[in-house]
Amino acid sequence: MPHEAVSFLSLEMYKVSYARPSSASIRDANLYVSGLPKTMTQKELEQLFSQYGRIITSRILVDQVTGVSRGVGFIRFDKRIEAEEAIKGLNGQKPSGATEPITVKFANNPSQKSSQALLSQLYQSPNRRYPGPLHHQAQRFRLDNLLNMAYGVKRFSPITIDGMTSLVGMNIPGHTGTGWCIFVYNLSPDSDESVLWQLFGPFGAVNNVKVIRDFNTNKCKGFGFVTMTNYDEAAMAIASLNGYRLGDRVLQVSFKTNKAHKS
DNA sequence: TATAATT
Repeated sequence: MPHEAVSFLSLEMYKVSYARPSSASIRDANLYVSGLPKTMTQKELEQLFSQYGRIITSRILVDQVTGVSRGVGFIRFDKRIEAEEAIKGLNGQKPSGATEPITVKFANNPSQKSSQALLSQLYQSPNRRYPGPLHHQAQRFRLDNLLNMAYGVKRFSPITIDGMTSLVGMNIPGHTGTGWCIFVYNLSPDSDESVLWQLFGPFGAVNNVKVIRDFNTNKCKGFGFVTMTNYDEAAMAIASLNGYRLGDRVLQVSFKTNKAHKS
């Protein structure tokens, strides 16, 4: 082999493998898994599912800022039948050591993502911060005490929260890896992300908003989530927007909890 | 449709 060819090959690294044969037996063998413990690693996820067949790929979705697991992942099996067996065996089951059951279902095809969903992501880029009505110290103090009583939450400084990864998995209502998660109930079926940005933006730094939709109809299920960076601003938004009348609906706004239809 | 999440 000429020297030039050897040099060329040594500079490039390729992964070469045979394409998997396309057939019905491996079609739709991809699973979506939610409710995973935040501490579960990709390796542990594979160990859990490997008893049902040969895993082709796996993934755990993580928060882009903190790297903390979002409790959601994917498992692609070699064969459709393996995926079916994994659903039978693991859906609704608690992995050893877990406190909550996991959900295992066939994954949606990414290509069928709606144009509406794609458009809504355009709203997620600005991290605009409006000067909220949070400058009066006495007002802040009273509000914090009110919320401490209501939710049993001590007021943590953002520095403490962000600096302690050991807090991952602790049950602080509304607190997530990147901020304070707020549950918004009674949105109309045609709500989209922009309404949440408009409602919460004036109270401070909004990291993220999400309207939860039915996959088939693409209509809002009546609720959504807003993540805000700062506790004070989240608390003020909740105090102001809970009971707020939006059109002919009265919103219910609170820190996100784990339990279903509490309050 | 009362606490998600779709690489």
